[in-house]
Amino acid sequence: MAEKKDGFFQDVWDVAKLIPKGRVTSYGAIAKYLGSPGAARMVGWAMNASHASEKPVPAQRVVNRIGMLSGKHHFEGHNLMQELLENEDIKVRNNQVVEFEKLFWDPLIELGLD
DNA sequence: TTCTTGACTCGCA
DNA sequence: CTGCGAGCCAAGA
Repeated sequence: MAEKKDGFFQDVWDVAKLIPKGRVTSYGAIAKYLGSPGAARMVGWAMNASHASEKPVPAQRVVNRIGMLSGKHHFEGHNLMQELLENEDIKVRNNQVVEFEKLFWDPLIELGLD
């Protein structure tokens, strides 16, 4: 799965789309799942290119390792990302996901051990 | 083909 | 504990 080979981006998008509603994950987790734990930045880069994906990518569910909305500034509005998360019952406080550890969705576990 | 960039992460001062 | 620097991989020019 997620072995499109068409590009690292496609894999990232595919994983991002698998993130359940009301859950969040980190760039590093996705990168690691793809086999490149050091490509966390690449994941963010993929999110930037997520608009190229045919299907909508829940980039708002992807945050940094501490659950902070590091990429909120890249959304249409400077506050859109937070609104999208709150729309999924995800509490956001100070640009940071509340109870991030509890809402954390690790593809390595959720998908890897599936 | 080489250099630059980037929504990250870890380590050290 | 906070702040700064280097490392990391992949894609675009």
